[in-house]
Amino acid sequence: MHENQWLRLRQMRDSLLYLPGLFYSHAMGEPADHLKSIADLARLAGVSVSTVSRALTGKGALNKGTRARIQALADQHGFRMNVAAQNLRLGRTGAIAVLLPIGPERSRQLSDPFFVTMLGYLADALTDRGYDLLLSRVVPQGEEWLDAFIRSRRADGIIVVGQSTQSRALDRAAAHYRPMVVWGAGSTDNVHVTVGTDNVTGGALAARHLMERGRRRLAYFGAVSVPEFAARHRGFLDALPDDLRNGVDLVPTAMTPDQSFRAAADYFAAGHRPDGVFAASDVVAMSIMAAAAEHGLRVPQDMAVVGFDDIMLARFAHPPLTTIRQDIEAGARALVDLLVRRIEGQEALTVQIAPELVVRESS
Amino acid sequence: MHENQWLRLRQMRDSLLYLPGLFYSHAMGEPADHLKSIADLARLAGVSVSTVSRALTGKGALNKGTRARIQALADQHGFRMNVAAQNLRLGRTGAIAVLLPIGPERSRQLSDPFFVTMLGYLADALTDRGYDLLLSRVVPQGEEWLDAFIRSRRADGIIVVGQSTQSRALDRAAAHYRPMVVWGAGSTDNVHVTVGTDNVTGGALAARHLMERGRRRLAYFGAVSVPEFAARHRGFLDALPDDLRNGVDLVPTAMTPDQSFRAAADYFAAGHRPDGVFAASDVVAMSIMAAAAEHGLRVPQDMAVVGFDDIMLARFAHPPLTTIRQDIEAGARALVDLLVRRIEGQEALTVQIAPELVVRESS
DNA sequence: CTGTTAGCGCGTTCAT
DNA sequence: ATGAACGCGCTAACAG
Repeated sequence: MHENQWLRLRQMRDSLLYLPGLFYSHAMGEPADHLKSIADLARLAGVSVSTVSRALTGKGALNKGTRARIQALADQHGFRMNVAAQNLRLGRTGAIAVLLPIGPERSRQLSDPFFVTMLGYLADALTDRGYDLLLSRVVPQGEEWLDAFIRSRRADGIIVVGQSTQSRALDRAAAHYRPMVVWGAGSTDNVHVTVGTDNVTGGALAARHLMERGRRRLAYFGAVSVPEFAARHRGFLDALPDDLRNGVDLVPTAMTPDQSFRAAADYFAAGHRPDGVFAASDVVAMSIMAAAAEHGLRVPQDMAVVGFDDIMLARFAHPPLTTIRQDIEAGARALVDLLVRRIEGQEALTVQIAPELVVRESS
Repeated sequence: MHENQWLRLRQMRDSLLYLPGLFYSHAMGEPADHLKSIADLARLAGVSVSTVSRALTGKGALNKGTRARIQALADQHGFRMNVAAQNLRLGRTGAIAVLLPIGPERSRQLSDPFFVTMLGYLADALTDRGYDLLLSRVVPQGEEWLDAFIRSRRADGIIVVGQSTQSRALDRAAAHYRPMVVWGAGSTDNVHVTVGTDNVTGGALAARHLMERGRRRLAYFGAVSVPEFAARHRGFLDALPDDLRNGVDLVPTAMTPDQSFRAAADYFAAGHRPDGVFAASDVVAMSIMAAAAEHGLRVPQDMAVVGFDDIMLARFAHPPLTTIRQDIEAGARALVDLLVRRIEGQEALTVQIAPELVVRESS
C-alpha cells in the first residue's frame, strides 16, 4: 500500500540518523516507537493532524469510530503528545512553581520535616489539578528575585512556602502579579494572599496549656523576625495574665536543630531555669529537650515543653512531644485551591487554618 | 518619531484590553511591561527578531553596539525570553524530573528527612547546571508507570530517588532510555545506572562497631524487600563471625516512624532483649529508642543502637545517635553529574559513595 | 465530521 | 552584520 511504502522509507531514513538499538527496546520484545508528533500519527492513521489532536484531547466533535481508532493506534505505539508544545500553543506552561525562600530561619538543607510534608501534599494536590510542580529553592537577594522569576514565565503560578523575611518582596510582586499565594502569616497589611495556620491562636493554646499545668516561669524559643513565628510569640504573650507576660524570657534563635540546640544550651548554661517552654517549632522543641537533658533537667517534671507543627517524629521524641498541630494537608489543599482560583481570574482571599493542641508527655 | 507613534498606539490598544492597574506596578514607580515576545522588543529596537535573539542568547555574530543596546532595552523593560518557546525550538524541556516512588518502605508524606535533604542538594546541583527541577511523587502501579512518564517527554532526564521495590520497572525503562539515574543500591544485575552509598560496607561498619562495644545479642530493624536496605542487612551479617551471625534477629519493618515504632514495641513486648541493634535508617533508630524507653531499656547501657543516614536530627536524639553517615551532598552531585553526562551521550557508570561511622552516645 | 491554515515564541539556516 | 523565511509540535478558527 501507499501508506506502508512511505512508512518503510521513513524507517530507513531514521535508521541512518539514529544508532540502532537505542530506539528499540529488546525487553519484552516490545518495540519503542518513532512517532514523535501527531503528524506522524496522522500519516499512520491516514487523517489530518487536527483530527488526531481532537481525538487525543477529547475536545471538539469527532466521529466515535475515528476517535477510537486513533486512540488505539496511539496506545499501541505508546504515543504521547508533546506536552511542552501543547502548552506553548495554549499559552501556558502547565507548571506551578513552589518557591522555598532560604532565609535565616530555616536551615540550608531544608532539614525541617514540616517543609517536606508540605511539599508532598502540594505535589499531590497539584497533580490532581493536572499541574507539574517546579521546585525552586531561592536565596533571596535584593528585592528583584521574585519579579525576575515571574517575568521568566516558567510557571502559570507561584506558591511561596514561608514568608521568611521577604514580606516586602512578596507585596511588591503581588501588586502586579495575581497568580501567587504564600504560606505564612496573614495580615491586613499584606498585599500578598496567604494561607496559614492561625499562629496567634496557636500561641494562645500553648500559653493556656502551660498555665493549666501550673507553670509560671515561661520562655519562648524561636525566630522573631519572621511574621509567622512572631505571631506565635505574640499569641503566646497575649494569652497570659499581665504578671506572667512580663516575666517571659524571649530566646531568639534560628529554627535549625543545631542553632536552636546551641541557643538552648547557652540559655541553660547561663543558669536560667524556666518551668515551661514554648518552642516555635517541633524541631526547636526537640533540640531544647536534648540540651535540657545535658543539663540534668527532667522533662516534664522540671520543665514542660510545647512545640509547634506536630511533625511525624514528634510522637517519637523523648519524651513524646506536646505540640500545636498544624493541618498541613488542609493547608496544601487551600494553597492550591486559592491559586487555581486566582489563575482563573476569580477573587480569592487569605485563609486561616485552625491549630489544635495535642497533649503528650512533655508537658 | 515614527517609532514612538507606533508605541503609543500599542499602549492605547493594550489599555483597552487590560484593566489598568493590573499591568502597572505602582510600587517604586516602576512600570510593568507588555513586551511579550522578542518580536515586540525587535519593533521597539527597530531591528529584526533574529537580531534580538542573537543579542539575548549571545550566540552568533553581532555588532557589539547593537547587542549592548538591545540588552539595555531588555533590562530597562524587564524583558525575559519565553523559556518554554526557547526550549521547544531547541527540542528540549530544560527540566529534570525527580521521581520519588512511594513504596511500602517510606511514608506517604515523604516524612523521611533523608529525602528532603537529598532534594535540597539536587535542587542546588540542577540549578547550577541550568535545569529546572520537576518534582513528582509516583505511586508505582503495574510496570508501565515509568515508561509512560518517559514517553510524555516532560523532562530531559530523570532522577529516581530510591529504588523502592521497582528495580524491574527501572531496568525495563533503562533498556531503551538513557538519561536516567537512580539513587539506590548498585548491582551488576542492574541495567539501570545507580549512585548510592556502599550499603554493604555501611552494614559492616555497624557490625564491627557493635562487636567492639562487646555486644553479642544483635538485631536488625528495617525493610528487606528494598535492595538498598537489604544490602545494609547483608553487609551487617557478613561482617559478623559465624556464631553471632546466626543469632541475629531480623525485624522487618517499613521505614516510617510509626510502623517502626510499632515493630520495636511488639518486639520488646515479646520479651526480646538484644544488647545491640542496627537500624536501617536514623528514623527507625529513633523510633526504636522511643519504644525501648517505654520498656525501661536504657540506651546504651542495656542496648546499643546504631542508625543509618546521619540526618541532622540524629545529633539531637536522646541519646545522640551513633550512625552510619551517608554523604548526601556528594550523592546529589554525583547523580546530576552522571545524568548530565548521559544526556550528552557519554558513557557513565554506576558510582558508589563511601559511608562513615559517626560514634555518639547511643552505643 | 474532517481538512486547511495560521499562529504560540523562539533559533537557525540562507541570503544579502 | 543583519533580515527573511521556515519549523519545533501543537491548537483553534474557518471552511467545506
